Amino acid sequence: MAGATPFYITTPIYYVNDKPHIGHAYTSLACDVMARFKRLDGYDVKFLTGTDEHGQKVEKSANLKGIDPQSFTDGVSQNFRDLAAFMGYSNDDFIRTTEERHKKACQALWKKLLDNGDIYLGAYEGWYAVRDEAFYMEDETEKKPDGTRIAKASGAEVEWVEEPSYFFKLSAWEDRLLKFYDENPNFILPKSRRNEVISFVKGGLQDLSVSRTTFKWGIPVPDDDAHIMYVWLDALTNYITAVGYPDTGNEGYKKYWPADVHMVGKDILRFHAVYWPAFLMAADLPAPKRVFAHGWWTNEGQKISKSLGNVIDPIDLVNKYGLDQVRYFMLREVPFGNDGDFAHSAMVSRMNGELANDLGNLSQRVLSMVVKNCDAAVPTPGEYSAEDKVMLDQAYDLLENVRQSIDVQAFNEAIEKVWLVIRAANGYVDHQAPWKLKKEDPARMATVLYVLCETIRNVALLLQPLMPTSMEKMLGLLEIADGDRTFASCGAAGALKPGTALEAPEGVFPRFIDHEELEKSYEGKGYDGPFLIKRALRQNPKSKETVFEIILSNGETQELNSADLEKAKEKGTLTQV
RNA sequence: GGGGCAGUAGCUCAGUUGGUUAGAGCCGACCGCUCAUAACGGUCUGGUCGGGGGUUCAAGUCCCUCCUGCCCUACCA
Repeated sequence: MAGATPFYITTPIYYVNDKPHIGHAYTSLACDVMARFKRLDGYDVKFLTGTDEHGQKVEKSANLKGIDPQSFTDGVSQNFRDLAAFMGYSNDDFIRTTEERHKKACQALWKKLLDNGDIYLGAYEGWYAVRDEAFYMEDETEKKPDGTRIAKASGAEVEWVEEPSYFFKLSAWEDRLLKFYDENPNFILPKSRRNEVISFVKGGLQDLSVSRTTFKWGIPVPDDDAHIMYVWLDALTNYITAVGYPDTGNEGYKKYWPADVHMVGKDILRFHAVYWPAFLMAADLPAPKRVFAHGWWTNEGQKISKSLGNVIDPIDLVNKYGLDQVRYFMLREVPFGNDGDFAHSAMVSRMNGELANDLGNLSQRVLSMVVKNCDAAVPTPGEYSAEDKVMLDQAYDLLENVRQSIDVQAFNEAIEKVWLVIRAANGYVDHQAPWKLKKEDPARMATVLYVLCETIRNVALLLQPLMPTSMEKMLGLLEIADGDRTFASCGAAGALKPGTALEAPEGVFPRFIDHEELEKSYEGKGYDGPFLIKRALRQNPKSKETVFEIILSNGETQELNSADLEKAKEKGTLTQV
């Protein structure tokens, strides 16, 4: 891919002391969709994710388990690799802060900062609560009558401690940071987050403690073994480690740095939008082009927390609803950047209403007609009518429209644009009524079905980044060759070849039926009958009537809808099996 | 305390630099269609654009004020 524009996107490195949850899955998903989109759009993409494996908590967890920290992190880091594979993420690299390449990069960066006079040795002092393992600001503590001092938040006793520590001269970077934000208005997105950061920086910056002597599990400070690097200088550096720093002359670095997007949760925005560009500028390195801070999920309207026990495991979600369905939902439901709510009803409504009914059924109805009425091959179009052109233009304009949204991480907007075309296509089918044209004007029918196939092709191409598995299937139904699935094939350039043989279509997006819930609702009514409800087959979305598959006492299976089931019950003709 | 964001139909949200009858999706009601995954299309119901005041020929869209909710206000990943 010589000459392709590079595109470098990163997730934060995830702290291994946590179990992977929906937040991790969400950040990485957004990156994955961007990465896949850019690849299909002809970019030379590097998509990086990884794990943050140093720190006191990790050291302690390892001690508790009676194993060395390295073995411990080897194990827990794997959880994050497994999640990435499970979710279908297409990361090109997976970095671990315990790798040798990272140690080299951090120490090189440290030396550079030291040489440039931005790191100095001082003392880290403050009110430390042993119980909380945390430092508190003066105003976060209060003096009790007996003379002891406690932390207001936890009530834990604090003591004044001083330990030698290296500091980064963050205070010296205030003006240069503000100038940087001013000159790069899209460096921090969304806009409201940018405002927060700017107001934070304007409020004045203190120097940052960047080393510790109280524990060992970290990268040693060069020429001072008593210290290890602390948190952010270690963690953030991963983004340049992965492109080969400190060898700034190597291919990877030259090509990919500065990164195009650092995707982060809103909780760690400041570190990425303030500390990180300051570190880089201090080391004479260019700052990344964008930091995007996304929001958090709630669970059925409730804040997610370990203590509430309502943590969402992405693996459970995927097992319940399907991978592409979950990927779709997370980026469709919420304007990216806002907080969102994960509700079962919303999930089902999206996957049934939009995936099964709008898109899945569109491809199913169109391809069925093609296979049945066009000799099982892509039909040959005739002259296009005005309506045909309108439909086709919408499909062909999609790439440019979607691209604009994706470039600013407006995923839900991009999806909405695709769905506009899908809805238009369903309307077009009804207006053109190819099932009538079959008898009246078969040539016209062929044209209409061709236009529809083209529309589906373009929609499916553009949805590949979001739902790779399903769209692979859909493009397969159209017999699109692997080499014709990039965005270079969008529009007329990759138009379907009439005569291409097609197989009978299979459903791409099944409807979600909550079997357990439905069956329970009947059991709950105390229903007795000479049959067992084997399973709920489907539900009529209009009448809310459910059709069950039942097993009669003679072993026969039958379908019975809920209205008849109620009648049978009223008649009292049914007895317990 | 300081700062930011938001408050638009039952629900979730769009609404460019102020300009004609405020939009979409979902939900609900009705009609149509029968190719399709009991799917699709169309019509309709539904809004004092948080309250009040102001600027203007004209404000959801600018100013002031009040109310409500969320977020930021440094070393935790």
